[in-house]
Amino acid sequence: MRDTEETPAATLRLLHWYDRHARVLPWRVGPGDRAAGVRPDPYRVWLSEIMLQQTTVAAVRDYFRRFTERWPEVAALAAAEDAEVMAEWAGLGYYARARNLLKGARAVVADHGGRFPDSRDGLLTLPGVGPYTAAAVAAIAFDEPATVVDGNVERVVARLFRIETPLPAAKSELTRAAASLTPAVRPGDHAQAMMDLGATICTPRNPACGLCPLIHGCAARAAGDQATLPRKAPKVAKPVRDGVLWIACRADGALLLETRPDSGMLGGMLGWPGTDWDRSGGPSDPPLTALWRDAGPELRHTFTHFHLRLRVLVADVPADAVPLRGAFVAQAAFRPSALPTLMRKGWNVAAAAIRHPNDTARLA
DNA sequence: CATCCGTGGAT
DNA sequence: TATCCAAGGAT
Repeated sequence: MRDTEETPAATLRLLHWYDRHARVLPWRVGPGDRAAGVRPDPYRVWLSEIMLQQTTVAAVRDYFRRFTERWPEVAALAAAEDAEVMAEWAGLGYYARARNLLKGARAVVADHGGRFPDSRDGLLTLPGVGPYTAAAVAAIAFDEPATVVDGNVERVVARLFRIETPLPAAKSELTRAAASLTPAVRPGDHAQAMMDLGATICTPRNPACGLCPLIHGCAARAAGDQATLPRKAPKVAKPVRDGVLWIACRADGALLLETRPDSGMLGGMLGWPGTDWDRSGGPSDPPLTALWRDAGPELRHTFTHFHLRLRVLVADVPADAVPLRGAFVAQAAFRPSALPTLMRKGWNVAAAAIRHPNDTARLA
């Protein structure tokens, strides 16, 4: 291990900076409390790390609060209904995370006696936990000197060591560079300090080098090309795909919804029946025979790897309508907040176009 | 190693 | 408006 090695001076400077400038975050035990012996709750660390995968702190805050209020410990989450967890995750994106979150919670209860594995290798066995998350939880919750490499750390070390290899090929090189900075002391604070530095000082554009505790050892800063690092492989253009969404409103106000299959886009989420999006609207049929009409302008939504243009069709159907797909959900039980953002957009377009029972009563 | 998988804010 | 980007993982 590194016990007998000296902690690099730069690492000490970074920890000192963290002691003064650590962000205050709902899932974090700050450096002051940590020094006083307060231990982070592994469940909260794990939950926050899953939520933070490819997701901004600002977007995560409210979700983390709602999840921990509703499911304060891993056993409670493990016992939750799948649909409830997916509904609570709706809008946060990357829904495989939510499916794996539940699997992970249940694995902790079923296979680990309700306690999280306390090592990087043990954590890696949990679904949804990869190299980053395993190292982060091991370091932050269990003080294991694991090297944590996320997008922030990649940027920081690419600049410190002026590594010009483009990502993702540079990944292993960046990991080795980050490992050379990982101390035996305060590994959790060090990991969070690296990420805070990347998030607040060593930012992708216009890094605030004048405020950086590591400026003296920064090779890119010395060369003046810090803003161009890390280099990245060129991105592929997003194709445009088309599709149709069918939103049926029954005479009693019930709405036709379906739970999407676990695989594919928005997997496991509630949504309106629709066509596939891989062709030009697809040849598939509507979920029931009705007089379908355009609800409004074409919906536009951009996913990670394609742009989507969706026609939203609506129909008012009789009380005895029998759908070919999906199931009617009573008006009182329908919560738009349980839908992923795309489906919520579809509802916003449709709501203005369907005839509500109240309107019917008023017209009668 | 490449591809798939969301979303919203910043620029 | 278009592009980039954020505490990545699974396949």
